[in-house]
Amino acid sequence: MSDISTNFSERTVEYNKLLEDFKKLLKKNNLKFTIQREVILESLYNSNEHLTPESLHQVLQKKYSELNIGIATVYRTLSLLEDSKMVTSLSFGAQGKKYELGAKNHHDHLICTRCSKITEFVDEQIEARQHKIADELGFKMQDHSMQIYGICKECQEKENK
Amino acid sequence: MSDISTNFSERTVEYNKLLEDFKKLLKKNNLKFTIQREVILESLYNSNEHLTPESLHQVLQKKYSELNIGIATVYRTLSLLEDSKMVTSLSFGAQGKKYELGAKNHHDHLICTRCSKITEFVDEQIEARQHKIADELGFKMQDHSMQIYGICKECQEKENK
DNA sequence: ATGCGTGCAAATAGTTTGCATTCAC
DNA sequence: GTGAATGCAAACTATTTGCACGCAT
Repeated sequence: MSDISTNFSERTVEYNKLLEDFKKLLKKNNLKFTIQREVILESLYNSNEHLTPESLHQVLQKKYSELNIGIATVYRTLSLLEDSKMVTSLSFGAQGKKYELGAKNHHDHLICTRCSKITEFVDEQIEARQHKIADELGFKMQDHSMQIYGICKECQEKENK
Repeated sequence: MSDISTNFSERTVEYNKLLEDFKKLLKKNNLKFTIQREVILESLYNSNEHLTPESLHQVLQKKYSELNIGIATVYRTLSLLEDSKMVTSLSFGAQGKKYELGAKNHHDHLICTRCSKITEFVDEQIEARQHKIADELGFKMQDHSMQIYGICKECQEKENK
Protein backbone atom coordinates (compact mmCIF):
# COMPACT_ATOMS: atom_id res chain seq x y z
CA MET A 1 0.00 0.00 0.00
CA SER A 2 1.25 3.49 -0.73
CA ASP A 3 1.81 5.61 2.31
CA ILE A 4 -0.37 8.57 1.56
CA SER A 5 0.66 10.38 4.67
CA THR A 6 3.81 11.57 2.91
CA ASN A 7 1.53 14.11 1.29
CA PHE A 8 0.23 15.57 4.50
CA SER A 9 1.29 19.13 4.94
CA GLU A 10 0.43 18.71 8.59
CA ARG A 11 2.93 15.96 9.01
CA THR A 12 5.13 16.48 12.02
CA VAL A 13 7.71 14.60 13.96
CA GLU A 14 5.13 14.00 16.63
CA TYR A 15 2.68 12.57 14.16
CA ASN A 16 5.33 10.34 12.68
CA LYS A 17 6.03 8.88 16.05
CA LEU A 18 2.35 8.26 16.59
CA LEU A 19 2.04 6.59 13.22
CA GLU A 20 5.00 4.37 13.97
CA ASP A 21 3.45 3.36 17.28
CA PHE A 22 0.26 2.52 15.49
CA LYS A 23 2.06 0.40 12.90
CA LYS A 24 3.95 -1.41 15.63
CA LEU A 25 0.74 -2.07 17.49
CA LEU A 26 -0.89 -3.48 14.38
CA LYS A 27 2.05 -5.69 13.54
CA LYS A 28 2.21 -7.03 17.05
CA ASN A 29 -1.38 -8.17 16.78
CA ASN A 30 -1.18 -9.45 13.24
CA LEU A 31 -3.46 -6.71 12.05
CA LYS A 32 -3.08 -4.86 8.82
CA PHE A 33 -2.10 -1.30 8.14
CA THR A 34 -4.78 0.04 5.83
CA ILE A 35 -5.26 3.43 4.32
CA GLN A 36 -8.55 3.74 6.22
CA ARG A 37 -6.81 3.21 9.51
CA GLU A 38 -4.16 5.69 8.57
CA VAL A 39 -6.50 8.52 7.62
CA ILE A 40 -8.57 7.97 10.73
CA LEU A 41 -5.49 8.36 12.89
CA GLU A 42 -4.44 11.39 10.88
CA SER A 43 -7.82 13.05 11.16
CA LEU A 44 -7.92 12.52 14.88
CA TYR A 45 -4.45 13.97 15.14
CA ASN A 46 -5.28 17.04 13.09
CA SER A 47 -8.55 17.77 14.78
CA ASN A 48 -8.67 20.33 17.50
CA GLU A 49 -12.03 19.13 18.63
CA HIS A 50 -13.24 16.03 20.29
CA LEU A 51 -14.93 14.02 17.58
CA THR A 52 -17.93 11.76 17.64
CA PRO A 53 -17.86 8.73 15.35
CA GLU A 54 -20.45 10.54 13.27
CA SER A 55 -18.49 13.78 12.96
CA LEU A 56 -15.24 11.96 12.29
CA HIS A 57 -16.99 10.10 9.52
CA GLN A 58 -18.14 13.37 7.99
CA VAL A 59 -14.62 14.77 8.11
CA LEU A 60 -13.34 11.68 6.34
CA GLN A 61 -16.07 11.81 3.71
CA LYS A 62 -15.08 15.34 2.89
CA LYS A 63 -11.30 15.10 3.14
CA TYR A 64 -10.91 11.65 1.62
CA SER A 65 -14.07 11.35 -0.42
CA GLU A 66 -12.35 9.08 -2.93
CA LEU A 67 -11.92 6.45 -0.20
CA ASN A 68 -15.60 6.38 0.63
CA ILE A 69 -14.99 5.17 4.15
CA GLY A 70 -17.94 3.47 5.80
CA ILE A 71 -19.23 4.41 9.22
CA ALA A 72 -18.68 0.82 10.37
CA THR A 73 -14.97 1.16 9.69
CA VAL A 74 -14.89 4.32 11.76
CA TYR A 75 -16.50 2.53 14.69
CA ARG A 76 -14.26 -0.47 14.30
CA THR A 77 -11.10 1.62 14.15
CA LEU A 78 -12.10 3.80 17.08
CA SER A 79 -12.71 0.70 19.18
CA LEU A 80 -9.36 -0.67 18.15
CA LEU A 81 -7.62 2.56 19.05
CA GLU A 82 -9.47 2.85 22.31
CA ASP A 83 -8.73 -0.72 23.32
CA SER A 84 -5.08 -0.13 22.72
CA LYS A 85 -5.22 3.14 24.66
CA MET A 86 -4.25 5.31 21.73
CA VAL A 87 -7.49 7.26 21.95
CA THR A 88 -9.70 8.11 24.85
CA SER A 89 -13.41 8.54 24.82
CA LEU A 90 -15.41 11.04 26.73
CA SER A 91 -19.12 10.78 27.21
CA PHE A 92 -21.36 13.34 28.74
CA GLY A 93 -24.79 14.90 28.63
CA ALA A 94 -27.35 13.71 26.18
CA GLN A 95 -24.83 13.45 23.40
CA GLY A 96 -22.92 10.28 22.60
CA LYS A 97 -19.25 9.53 23.01
CA LYS A 98 -16.51 11.84 21.82
CA TYR A 99 -13.03 10.65 21.04
CA GLU A 100 -9.66 12.28 21.27
CA LEU A 101 -6.13 11.15 20.71
CA GLY A 102 -4.58 10.08 23.98
CA ALA A 103 -1.05 10.61 22.75
CA LYS A 104 -1.29 14.30 23.28
CA ASN A 105 -0.41 14.81 26.91
CA HIS A 106 -2.96 14.05 29.52
CA HIS A 107 -5.53 16.61 30.55
CA ASP A 108 -8.99 16.94 32.01
CA HIS A 109 -12.04 18.77 30.72
CA LEU A 110 -14.17 21.77 31.44
CA ILE A 111 -17.44 21.43 29.56
CA CYS A 112 -19.80 24.32 28.93
CA THR A 113 -23.37 23.23 29.50
CA ARG A 114 -24.64 25.99 27.23
CA CYS A 115 -22.50 25.77 24.11
CA SER A 116 -20.89 22.34 24.70
CA LYS A 117 -17.44 23.81 24.16
CA ILE A 118 -14.69 21.76 25.77
CA THR A 119 -11.72 23.44 27.42
CA GLU A 120 -8.78 21.36 28.49
CA PHE A 121 -6.64 21.72 31.56
CA VAL A 122 -4.06 19.83 33.56
CA ASP A 123 -3.53 20.02 37.26
CA GLU A 124 -0.66 18.17 38.81
CA GLN A 125 -2.17 18.25 42.26
CA ILE A 126 -5.27 16.48 41.09
CA GLU A 127 -3.29 13.94 39.12
CA ALA A 128 -1.24 13.12 42.17
CA ARG A 129 -4.25 12.79 44.45
CA GLN A 130 -5.92 10.43 42.04
CA HIS A 131 -3.00 8.05 42.18
CA LYS A 132 -2.96 8.23 45.94
CA ILE A 133 -6.67 7.50 46.22
CA ALA A 134 -6.50 4.51 43.91
CA ASP A 135 -3.58 3.14 45.92
CA GLU A 136 -5.35 3.57 49.20
CA LEU A 137 -8.40 1.71 47.99
CA GLY A 138 -6.39 -1.16 46.58
CA PHE A 139 -7.15 -0.25 42.98
CA LYS A 140 -4.68 -0.81 40.21
CA MET A 141 -5.28 2.44 38.36
CA GLN A 142 -5.38 2.35 34.60
CA ASP A 143 -6.89 5.61 33.62
CA HIS A 144 -9.11 8.36 34.80
CA SER A 145 -11.28 11.11 33.51
CA MET A 146 -12.57 14.24 35.06
CA GLN A 147 -15.05 16.74 33.82
CA ILE A 148 -16.11 20.03 35.31
CA TYR A 149 -19.43 21.29 34.03
CA GLY A 150 -20.36 24.92 34.04
CA ILE A 151 -20.97 27.99 31.95
CA CYS A 152 -18.05 29.39 30.04
CA LYS A 153 -17.05 33.04 30.04
CA GLU A 154 -18.58 33.76 26.65
CA CYS A 155 -21.92 32.24 27.51
CA GLN A 156 -22.01 34.08 30.82
CA GLU A 157 -21.47 37.34 28.96
CA LYS A 158 -24.17 36.55 26.44
CA GLU A 159 -26.58 35.87 29.27
CA ASN A 160 -25.98 39.27 30.79
CA LYS A 161 -27.23 41.10 27.74
CA MET B 1 -53.71 10.56 44.72
CA SER B 2 -52.94 8.46 47.76
CA ASP B 3 -49.45 8.80 49.07
CA ILE B 4 -48.24 5.24 48.90
CA SER B 5 -44.93 6.10 50.45
CA THR B 6 -46.51 5.96 53.88
CA ASN B 7 -46.22 2.23 53.50
CA PHE B 8 -42.49 2.17 52.86
CA SER B 9 -40.65 0.42 55.61
CA GLU B 10 -37.55 2.19 54.32
CA ARG B 11 -39.02 5.57 54.88
CA THR B 12 -36.63 7.87 56.65
CA VAL B 13 -36.38 11.50 57.59
CA GLU B 14 -33.87 11.93 54.83
CA TYR B 15 -36.18 10.42 52.27
CA ASN B 16 -39.04 12.57 53.43
CA LYS B 17 -36.99 15.66 52.87
CA LEU B 18 -36.10 14.47 49.42
CA LEU B 19 -39.70 13.78 48.62
CA GLU B 20 -40.71 17.23 49.80
CA ASP B 21 -38.05 18.79 47.61
CA PHE B 22 -39.34 16.84 44.68
CA LYS B 23 -42.91 17.94 45.31
CA LYS B 24 -41.81 21.53 45.63
CA LEU B 25 -39.89 21.28 42.40
CA LEU B 26 -42.89 19.87 40.61
CA LYS B 27 -45.23 22.48 41.96
CA LYS B 28 -42.88 25.28 41.00
CA ASN B 29 -42.94 24.09 37.41
CA ASN B 30 -46.61 23.30 37.28
CA LEU B 31 -45.91 19.64 36.96
CA LYS B 32 -47.89 16.91 38.61
CA PHE B 33 -46.98 14.61 41.42
CA THR B 34 -47.81 11.12 40.18
CA ILE B 35 -47.37 7.76 41.75
CA GLN B 36 -44.97 6.81 38.97
CA ARG B 37 -42.73 9.73 39.78
CA GLU B 38 -42.86 8.89 43.43
CA VAL B 39 -41.89 5.24 43.13
CA ILE B 40 -39.07 6.12 40.75
CA LEU B 41 -37.63 8.52 43.31
CA GLU B 42 -38.12 5.96 46.04
CA SER B 43 -36.43 3.18 44.09
CA LEU B 44 -33.47 5.39 43.31
CA TYR B 45 -33.26 6.28 46.97
CA ASN B 46 -33.37 2.70 48.16
CA SER B 47 -30.93 1.37 45.64
CA ASN B 48 -27.34 0.93 46.62
CA GLU B 49 -26.29 0.60 43.05
CA HIS B 50 -26.12 2.97 40.16
CA LEU B 51 -29.05 2.09 37.98
CA THR B 52 -29.51 2.13 34.24
CA PRO B 53 -32.95 3.13 32.93
CA GLU B 54 -33.37 -0.50 31.98
CA SER B 55 -32.45 -1.91 35.38
CA LEU B 56 -34.52 0.70 37.18
CA HIS B 57 -37.44 -0.31 35.02
CA GLN B 58 -36.98 -3.94 36.01
CA VAL B 59 -36.90 -3.03 39.68
CA LEU B 60 -40.13 -1.11 39.25
CA GLN B 61 -41.77 -3.95 37.34
CA LYS B 62 -40.99 -6.28 40.17
CA LYS B 63 -41.63 -4.05 43.16
CA TYR B 64 -44.65 -2.22 41.78
CA SER B 65 -45.92 -4.65 39.20
CA GLU B 66 -49.49 -3.46 39.68
CA LEU B 67 -48.51 -0.04 38.34
CA ASN B 68 -47.11 -1.47 35.14
CA ILE B 69 -44.78 1.46 34.61
CA GLY B 70 -43.61 1.95 31.04
CA ILE B 71 -39.97 2.35 30.12
CA ALA B 72 -40.80 5.70 28.51
CA THR B 73 -41.95 7.03 31.86
CA VAL B 74 -38.69 5.92 33.41
CA TYR B 75 -36.71 7.80 30.78
CA ARG B 76 -38.91 10.87 31.09
CA THR B 77 -38.67 10.94 34.86
CA LEU B 78 -34.92 10.39 34.89
CA SER B 79 -34.48 13.28 32.48
CA LEU B 80 -36.67 15.44 34.63
CA LEU B 81 -34.71 14.54 37.74
CA GLU B 82 -31.42 15.02 35.99
CA ASP B 83 -32.39 18.41 34.58
CA SER B 84 -33.36 19.57 38.01
CA LYS B 85 -30.12 18.19 39.46
CA MET B 86 -31.78 15.71 41.76
CA VAL B 87 -30.03 12.82 40.08
CA THR B 88 -26.71 12.56 38.36
CA SER B 89 -25.78 10.34 35.49
CA LEU B 90 -22.56 8.56 34.94
CA SER B 91 -21.57 7.11 31.61
CA PHE B 92 -18.61 4.96 30.90
CA GLY B 93 -17.32 2.10 28.86
CA ALA B 94 -19.50 0.42 26.33
CA GLN B 95 -22.44 0.43 28.66
CA GLY B 96 -25.08 3.14 28.72
CA LYS B 97 -25.75 5.73 31.37
CA LYS B 98 -26.17 4.93 35.02
CA TYR B 99 -28.07 7.14 37.39
CA GLU B 100 -27.76 7.88 41.07
CA LEU B 101 -29.49 10.19 43.45
CA GLY B 102 -27.53 13.40 43.83
CA ALA B 103 -29.02 14.21 47.21
CA LYS B 104 -26.75 11.79 48.95
CA ASN B 105 -23.60 13.71 49.60
CA HIS B 106 -21.21 14.30 46.79
CA HIS B 107 -18.57 11.77 45.83
CA ASP B 108 -16.52 10.60 42.91
CA HIS B 109 -16.12 7.13 41.44
CA LEU B 110 -13.63 4.36 41.08
CA ILE B 111 -14.76 2.00 38.36
CA CYS B 112 -13.43 -1.51 37.94
CA THR B 113 -12.81 -2.21 34.28
CA ARG B 114 -13.13 -5.95 34.86
CA CYS B 115 -16.26 -6.35 36.92
CA SER B 116 -17.80 -2.86 36.47
CA LYS B 117 -18.16 -2.47 40.20
CA ILE B 118 -18.34 1.16 41.29
CA THR B 119 -16.68 2.33 44.48
CA GLU B 120 -17.35 5.79 45.78
CA PHE B 121 -14.96 8.19 47.42
CA VAL B 122 -14.66 11.82 48.39
CA ASP B 123 -11.53 13.86 48.51
CA GLU B 124 -11.66 17.38 49.83
CA GLN B 125 -8.42 18.37 48.19
CA ILE B 126 -9.69 17.47 44.77
CA GLU B 127 -13.02 19.19 45.39
CA ALA B 128 -11.21 22.36 46.35
CA ARG B 129 -8.87 22.29 43.36
CA GLN B 130 -11.78 21.86 41.00
CA HIS B 131 -13.40 25.02 42.23
CA LYS B 132 -10.15 26.87 41.93
CA ILE B 133 -9.56 25.69 38.37
CA ALA B 134 -13.04 26.66 37.24
CA ASP B 135 -12.57 30.09 38.76
CA GLU B 136 -9.24 30.63 37.11
CA LEU B 137 -10.62 29.79 33.69
CA GLY B 138 -13.64 32.05 34.07
CA PHE B 139 -16.07 29.16 34.33
CA LYS B 140 -19.16 29.36 36.44
CA MET B 141 -19.00 25.84 37.83
CA GLN B 142 -22.24 23.92 38.11
CA ASP B 143 -21.15 20.38 38.64
CA HIS B 144 -18.34 17.97 38.05
CA SER B 145 -17.68 14.31 37.77
CA MET B 146 -14.58 12.30 38.13
CA GLN B 147 -13.93 8.67 37.46
CA ILE B 148 -10.85 6.62 38.09
CA TYR B 149 -10.68 3.42 36.09
CA GLY B 150 -8.70 0.44 37.19
CA ILE B 151 -8.81 -3.07 38.49
CA CYS B 152 -10.30 -3.58 41.91
CA LYS B 153 -8.66 -5.61 44.64
CA GLU B 154 -10.88 -8.64 44.12
CA CYS B 155 -10.29 -8.80 40.39
CA GLN B 156 -6.54 -8.42 40.89
CA GLU B 157 -6.61 -11.38 43.25
CA LYS B 158 -8.61 -13.48 40.83
CA GLU B 159 -6.09 -12.74 38.11
CA ASN B 160 -3.23 -14.00 40.20
CA LYS B 161 -4.66 -17.48 40.44
C1' DA C 1 -62.88 21.06 33.58
C1' DT C 2 -58.25 21.49 32.16
C1' DG C 3 -54.18 19.95 30.58
C1' DC C 4 -50.24 17.29 32.12
C1' DG C 5 -48.64 12.41 32.52
C1' DT C 6 -49.10 7.81 31.17
C1' DG C 7 -48.60 3.35 28.51
C1' DC C 8 -48.26 1.73 24.18
C1' DA C 9 -46.32 1.28 19.79
C1' DA C 10 -43.93 3.33 16.26
C1' DA C 11 -40.02 6.09 15.13
C1' DT C 12 -35.39 7.50 15.53
C1' DA C 13 -30.48 7.48 16.73
C1' DG C 14 -26.42 5.17 17.72
C1' DT C 15 -23.78 1.12 17.21
C1' DT C 16 -22.76 -3.66 15.84
C1' DT C 17 -22.74 -7.63 12.81
C1' DG C 18 -22.94 -10.92 8.63
C1' DC C 19 -21.39 -11.35 4.25
C1' DA C 20 -19.22 -11.04 -0.28
C1' DT C 21 -15.41 -8.72 -2.04
C1' DT C 22 -10.93 -6.36 -1.82
C1' DC C 23 -6.46 -5.75 -0.28
C1' DA C 24 -2.16 -6.07 2.83
C1' DC C 25 1.00 -9.20 3.87
C1' DG D 1 -2.37 -17.35 -1.64
C1' DT D 2 -4.32 -16.44 2.82
C1' DG D 3 -6.70 -14.23 6.10
C1' DA D 4 -7.84 -9.75 7.75
C1' DA D 5 -10.39 -5.37 6.59
C1' DT D 6 -13.77 -3.06 4.12
C1' DG D 7 -18.42 -1.27 2.51
C1' DC D 8 -22.93 -2.24 2.52
C1' DA D 9 -27.22 -3.36 4.44
C1' DA D 10 -29.56 -5.53 7.89
C1' DA D 11 -29.89 -6.18 12.78
C1' DC D 12 -29.79 -4.55 17.32
C1' DT D 13 -29.97 -1.61 21.30
C1' DA D 14 -31.00 2.51 23.54
C1' DT D 15 -33.81 6.37 23.62
C1' DT D 16 -37.50 9.50 22.04
C1' DT D 17 -41.97 10.75 20.28
C1' DG D 18 -47.10 10.82 18.84
C1' DC D 19 -51.32 9.71 20.40
C1' DA D 20 -55.58 8.46 22.88
C1' DC D 21 -56.89 7.96 27.40
C1' DG D 22 -56.52 8.66 32.54
C1' DC D 23 -55.72 11.28 36.43
C1' DA D 24 -53.86 15.26 39.48
C1' DT D 25 -54.88 19.68 40.10
